[in-house]
Amino acid sequence: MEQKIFQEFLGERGLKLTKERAAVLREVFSFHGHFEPEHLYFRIRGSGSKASRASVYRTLSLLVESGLVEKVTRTDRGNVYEHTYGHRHHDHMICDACGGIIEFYSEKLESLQAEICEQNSFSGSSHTLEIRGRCETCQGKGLEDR
Amino acid sequence: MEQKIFQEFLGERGLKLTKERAAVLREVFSFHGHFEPEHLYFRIRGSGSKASRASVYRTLSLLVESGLVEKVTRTDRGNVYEHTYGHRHHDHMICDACGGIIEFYSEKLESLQAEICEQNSFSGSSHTLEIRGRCETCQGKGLEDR
DNA sequence: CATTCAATTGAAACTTAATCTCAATTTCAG
DNA sequence: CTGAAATTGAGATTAAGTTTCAATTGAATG
Repeated sequence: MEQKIFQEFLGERGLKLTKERAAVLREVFSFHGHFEPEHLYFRIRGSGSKASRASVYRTLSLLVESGLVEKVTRTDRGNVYEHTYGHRHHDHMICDACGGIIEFYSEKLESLQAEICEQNSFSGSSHTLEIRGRCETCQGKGLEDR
Repeated sequence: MEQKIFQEFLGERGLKLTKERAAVLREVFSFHGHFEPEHLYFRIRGSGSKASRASVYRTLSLLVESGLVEKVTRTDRGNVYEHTYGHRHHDHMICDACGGIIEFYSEKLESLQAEICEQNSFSGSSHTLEIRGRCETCQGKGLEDR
């Protein structure tokens, strides 16, 4: 299904669904969760398929443009992505101690975005709310920030 | 005033308020708005003071730790900061067309953060809400995303 | 004032993610 | 098939940010 969508997206731009792009797409959708480009690159190598680092990055950009994948956040070490097709929009809480990412969804937040945009004559298309702090297991342990 | 706070912060750690650190501090608080480290570095050079790139980055980290400065967002080209002392917390809307940043504050959002954290047993210390879209002047102009 | 020693600095080397280059290869419409 | 256009990968490049380390500074002490 996601392949069909991606193929259509590529078609509209006169681009082709090559082996490499298909490999990246397959790998991205082979699991649920967050990933970094480098991590993805190694997963692909380890899965029999092949695609250079350059192709991984290039395809990732296309996937984001197509709406199948989203950039979750930027860390000091690079970007974190997740596939969004088939998943409802959600936001994230990030633990400063262990780096863990917790997903949450809030209907109130969605309507609040609309309200805030209206007040500022802004035409909002998306938002990212990132809450930082300590997750349940890291609380009260005196751990350093990462 | 901010110098006093910074000095106290440094004192607690056995660090000194050197010429270079003072220059960075002064420059950061000499204007209101967002800035990038590189930009700050050149402002300092142009203002008679001096501080190496390394010192600028090092001091910026200290300022963030002291709470006087906050990292606003990460762009593809680096981090964006702003001084927060004397300013109430706020969030940002970023125009995809012109890159402009609009600040806003929402009481509802603040209480919503508390509510969401509670629901997830997360101990939240801060949040960043970034709304992306088109600002008033860029709407309906068919401009490309940056 | 001299001494001392940890803190600090700056220039340059380094790191790392990400992008770009370009010759070689693949794809596909005709 | 054939040729134009798209694509690829290896490696070079870029740029933000960090680290290294020898030289300098400066506060405290004798």
